[in-house]
Amino acid sequence: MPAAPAFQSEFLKTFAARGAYYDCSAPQDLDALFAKERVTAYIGFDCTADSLHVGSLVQLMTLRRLQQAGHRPILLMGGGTTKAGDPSGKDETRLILTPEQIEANKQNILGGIRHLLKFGDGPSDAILVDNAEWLDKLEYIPFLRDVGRHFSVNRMLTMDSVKLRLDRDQPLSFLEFNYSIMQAYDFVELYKRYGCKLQSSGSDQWGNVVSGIDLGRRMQSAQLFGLTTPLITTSSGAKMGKTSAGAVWLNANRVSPYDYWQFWRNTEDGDVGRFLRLFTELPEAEIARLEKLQGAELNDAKKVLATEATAILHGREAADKAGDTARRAFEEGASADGLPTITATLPDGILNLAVAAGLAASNSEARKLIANNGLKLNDTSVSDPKLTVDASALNSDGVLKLSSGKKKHVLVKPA
RNA sequence: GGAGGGAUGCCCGAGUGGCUAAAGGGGACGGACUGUAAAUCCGUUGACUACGUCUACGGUGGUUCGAAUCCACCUCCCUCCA
Repeated sequence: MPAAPAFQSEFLKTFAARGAYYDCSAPQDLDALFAKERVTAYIGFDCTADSLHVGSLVQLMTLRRLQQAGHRPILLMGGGTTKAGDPSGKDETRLILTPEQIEANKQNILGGIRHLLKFGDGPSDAILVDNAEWLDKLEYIPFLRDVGRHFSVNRMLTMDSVKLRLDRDQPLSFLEFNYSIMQAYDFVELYKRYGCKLQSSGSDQWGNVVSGIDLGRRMQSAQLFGLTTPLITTSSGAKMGKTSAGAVWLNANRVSPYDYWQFWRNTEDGDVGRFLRLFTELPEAEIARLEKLQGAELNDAKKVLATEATAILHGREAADKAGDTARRAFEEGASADGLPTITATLPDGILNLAVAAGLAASNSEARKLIANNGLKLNDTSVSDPKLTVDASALNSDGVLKLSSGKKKHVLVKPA
């Protein structure tokens, strides 16, 4: 990772201090631009799913910080590119989504991040743009003449993304080859429409970003900029944001605020300081204090991280509630309300309940969980898979608690 | 258009007629140790009305007492040549 230059502008100074800086196309010029004017900047997101996940969080935080520094963030949704179907996933041909699905995805994504960014018409309000607006209308020959002529195949062949494939004798479709052209074109289009001069992205998109900058110079004689963030991995090397249940989604209907809080609470020791800088807005002095905590005390720092990160995504109230629920569930062993809750008709077999609660995918899995001594009913291990649970298991609040392992708890309410 | 190669469980990947619900690895889950961490060790990892039954090695048929393994056709993917 290149060392971050000493920036003068508020935004870049913060950006670098928070560990979000990886590389920049023209650091001095961009710094000057930030110091001089309100900058419009964009980051592109795929809209194949109805929610973004934690993997996009560094980018979203970049937009948030831009906004806080008084600049204008653009959230570019790849509605157009999604229609073509991104082939880069290698084997499985991705299903091509209908325009209706894409539209629904966009709205859901937007809803999921409403605490993170303020959208609107104000000078530094975020705007949502869909590249289908222009990509859909492209005509092949005019596009080739106006845009295609600026791309040298010779140079495209040297781009890492392409070169790697060719070196390994892996296939690269023409569509895929064109992806970077479309992405480059997005940048120019956003410059024309919104005066957008900066594209931010993960470091893996560097080639595409540079193509856009190049195209801007050729077509518009404009100086555009690229700013990338590092790829975030956990200190043990895993890609961040994957857990048992799959991706850690940002939308509350996919991953509840409580589970989201838990995700951050379970951060590895070595990542606490780094994540506090990247994913919260606590002052540096506070972070410096927290990351120095040793041993079990570091857990306090993780709780702060969890609450702060959850507050940014779901709001302060939801974050505090999640923290409180966790405290009661883990530290007092209570079946705190606020835990994920299901309703069921009692009496019912323990296997059915475990499956209904999402603690096991099938009866077989539930049996195995019991065989491994991992399923608990009201904090007591269940040993008999044929156990029938009736109303006598309910506690004074009229619920019972089922747990898989030490961390996953679900409340069951009688229907 | 021609010639080859391939498709195995969540993923990678062995397996070329019975010993195969399918080696090994990864991942995941549970247990132990801990601090709701990491590392390590142990166990589990197709389903079900569960010492049994059913379903499974791209699809459909066939050969055989018996097929992931052999044959035919089909689908998809890849490589090379033109």
